[in-house]
Amino acid sequence: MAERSRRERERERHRREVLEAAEAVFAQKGFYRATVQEIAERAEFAVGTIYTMFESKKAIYYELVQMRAREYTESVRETIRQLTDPREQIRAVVAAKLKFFEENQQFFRIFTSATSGEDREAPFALSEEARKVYADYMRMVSDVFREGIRQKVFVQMNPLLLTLALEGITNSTIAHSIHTGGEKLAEATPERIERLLFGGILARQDPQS
Amino acid sequence: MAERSRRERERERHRREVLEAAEAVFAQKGFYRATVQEIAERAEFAVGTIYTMFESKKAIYYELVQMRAREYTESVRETIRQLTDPREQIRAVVAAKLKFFEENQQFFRIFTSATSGEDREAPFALSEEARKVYADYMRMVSDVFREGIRQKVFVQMNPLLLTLALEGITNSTIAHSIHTGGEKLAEATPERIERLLFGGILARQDPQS
DNA sequence: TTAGAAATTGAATATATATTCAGAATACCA
DNA sequence: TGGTATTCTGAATATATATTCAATTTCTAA
Repeated sequence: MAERSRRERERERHRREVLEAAEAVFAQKGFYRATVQEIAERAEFAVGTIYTMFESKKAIYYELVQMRAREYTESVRETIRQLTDPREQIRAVVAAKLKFFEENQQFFRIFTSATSGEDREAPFALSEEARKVYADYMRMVSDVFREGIRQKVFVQMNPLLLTLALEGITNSTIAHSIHTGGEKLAEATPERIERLLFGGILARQDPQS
Repeated sequence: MAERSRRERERERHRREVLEAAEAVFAQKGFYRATVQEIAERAEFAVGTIYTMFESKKAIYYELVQMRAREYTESVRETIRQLTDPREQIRAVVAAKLKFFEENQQFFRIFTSATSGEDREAPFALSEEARKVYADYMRMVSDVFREGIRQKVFVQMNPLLLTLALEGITNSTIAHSIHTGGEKLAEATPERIERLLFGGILARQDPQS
């Protein structure tokens, strides 16, 4: 009985090790150029062993995306839950997002190709499950905007569009940071993004005629 | 002589036909799931013929990306050149971008996976040439921001970050529009994006205490 | 200590598809 | 019209890699 459980724990641990190896390989090469061989080597298992843990290469990819998407969504949900002011909630979401992807740079690459537009990179469509998690996330953030609009804190505009703007700004910033050698994102950047997002790019009308 | 030229024109036309077929297939399936077979069928040539026009599948992809990237960059360059006020230039760039990608939705999908972050989807790196074109484009837009900042029209902030914000907002908006069945992007959207980008998401401080 | 169960292995298999190339079709010119 | 150059063709080849599975190793419990 205790035995049963130890084996199971081992098995779980091994699966997680494979998923982490896979994350590194997928992030670096994308789904198609990544080989099961390489994932196996990185996880220090033989190819055959991988196939006793996962149905297929696709299954690994799916499970990985789903796992991280869930972690991310949960972290944002928690962030929102702890605050009530919409403005502060958005602030916190930006910070949480930067933090999460700073800690999960590899996943960011997978994340963007998996969510941006459609999913040509993915084997075919994302799993229904992952799709739901993502939709959930978008709805969550949109709801904050909706409430903020109701309170007249945010501009009167389709909350989805505001969410898209938020996503767009943060994504391009994260991408750039990672691209140019991952700077300290979580530090100065949240303020800059907030400044832009909240105030826009126009200079305050002090100096202009 | 005139003969030589006719053959050459034919050849050019055929190449373009193949590139267009390839664009559709790559956009739909991404580089790896696209097959040369399918591109050939779509262009109404035999596989072998494709290989008399292009070195390889990769070469087709590269040439395609390069061609469109150049078109796009040129259209933006022209847009900027025709105006002098930075604020109007940015406005026009947004409009031009939306218009271009509304007319080239297929390419948008290729474009984002080719530029976002790195290029895991692409065979390996984008061609040096395409990379240059893209860097050029970013510099062009950054320069507008720089000038606007100098004129105190835009907020004092790293022009590159402003460009990233612009790119982020427009990309996520375009992606969403395409995703949800390509609405009339070029119409109402530029104004909304400008409103957001220029003014930010905070409501003007009229009603709030 | 050992029989059996479970986990691991990696060489062999299956499959998919990029690329080649010998020959067929076509265009051109004398 | 016939001969040559050019273009086109698609079956055959080459290659890469996902997946399988018989054999081996490791673990467990009596």
